[in-house]
Amino acid sequence: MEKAKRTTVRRSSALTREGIITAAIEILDTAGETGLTFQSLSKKLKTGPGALYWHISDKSDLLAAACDAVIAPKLEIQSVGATPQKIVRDIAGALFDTIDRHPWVGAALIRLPGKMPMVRVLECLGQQVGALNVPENDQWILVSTLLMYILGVAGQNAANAQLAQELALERSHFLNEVSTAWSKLPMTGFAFTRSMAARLQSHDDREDFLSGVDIILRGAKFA
Amino acid sequence: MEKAKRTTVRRSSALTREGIITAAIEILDTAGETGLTFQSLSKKLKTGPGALYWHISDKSDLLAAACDAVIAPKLEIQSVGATPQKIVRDIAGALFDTIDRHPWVGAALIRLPGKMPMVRVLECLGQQVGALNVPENDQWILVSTLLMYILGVAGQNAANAQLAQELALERSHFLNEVSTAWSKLPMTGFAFTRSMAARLQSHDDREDFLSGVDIILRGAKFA
DNA sequence: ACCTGAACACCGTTCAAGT
DNA sequence: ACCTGAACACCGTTCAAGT
Repeated sequence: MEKAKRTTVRRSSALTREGIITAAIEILDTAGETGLTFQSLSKKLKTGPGALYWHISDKSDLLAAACDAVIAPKLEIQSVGATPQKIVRDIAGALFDTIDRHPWVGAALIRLPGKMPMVRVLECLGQQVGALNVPENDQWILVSTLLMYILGVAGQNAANAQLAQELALERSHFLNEVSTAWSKLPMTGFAFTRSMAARLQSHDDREDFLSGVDIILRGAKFA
Repeated sequence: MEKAKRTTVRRSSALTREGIITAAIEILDTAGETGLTFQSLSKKLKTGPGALYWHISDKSDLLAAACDAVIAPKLEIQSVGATPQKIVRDIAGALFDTIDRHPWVGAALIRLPGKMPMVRVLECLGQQVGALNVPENDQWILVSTLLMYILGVAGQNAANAQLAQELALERSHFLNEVSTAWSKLPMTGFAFTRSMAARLQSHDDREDFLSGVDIILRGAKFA
């Protein structure tokens, strides 16, 4: 934040780690996870695949760095003066929005347990839960419950986007497909899922997600 | 359950979908997700890779079928007479145990939104929540919150197993690595994560998971 | 109808060779 | 120190050819 970046002066001959990651993010956003290959990335950067390995160690490293670069800035926005509950809700909302815009972030986040992008989320949630009236012994449980819930939604979002792309469908059309598939389930044994088929089409993803956050916050033991 | 299977009479010449799935599960359990390839699978079944495509449509289909075959029986156990809360807890516990034993199930479950293995879990949870005193409008939220939480834990479990295997480490040793990495984080900005490093080693995965389920159940609005 | 296995397109990664 | 790009091992999937 305090470092002045002179992005305009980037020489075309310099292949930097940062430039590679930026290019990777652009590919991921436009072509999805399957679109990012060392071939496509090196082509975009007008170099050979081997050159990339001088700056990044492998594809997992690349994904982690790309994921972190997208997520980190979104977690910095601190709404001062609000209740911790409200801030947690805002953090979750910000995460939902970025994962909604960059579905691959959800998949990357899940596959990197304990690594930087996830630690950042953990820390962000933890600081707010610390300000909550929760006994210290229960803080870990509450934070990890929130984290696992967020990761679950993130993973689903990524999987939905992935499948929708494979079928060359809009995301909403894909959900319609799921909904009609559910309504064709046998009556016996799938009563609940059938009854939820309609709701699947009309619901608001973001609102439902935040309602889940509210449930978890409400269920925490307060001192 | 009521169908008598004569598994012993299986002729060696018959290549059945069921047999393929059984073999795939064996490979997944012993060699992990990366160990299952059409090469390894066809070799185990003493046939060519192309033969498999007569019975399954692609790898995603194979994973879905394997996942469903492992999960479905575990969800049938109904503890009658218990409170819905207790039953939900038991379902979650059963899921945790199978995902713990077969980490690849977690990854498969996440990648198949709206498909059979996941629908089965959804239905199982939904039926119990229906017996709870929750307003009908809130049932979907509660069930999907539970589901997303479970999927998040499942995904983490799969990712942990995957990374541990890549590093040729025991799962507990892998968690130790994460713990020490956390304790080496800079003081400023990572106070919470650092303070949780120690807890990561001593905690009980299963117990923490069920505590999360309790939080969610407690936070649901009861009529 | 079902199986065989070579062949195809594509992937992540390596490495000798250049500058 | 950093880049090039051919080569390697491996993957999912296809398909002409067999039975």
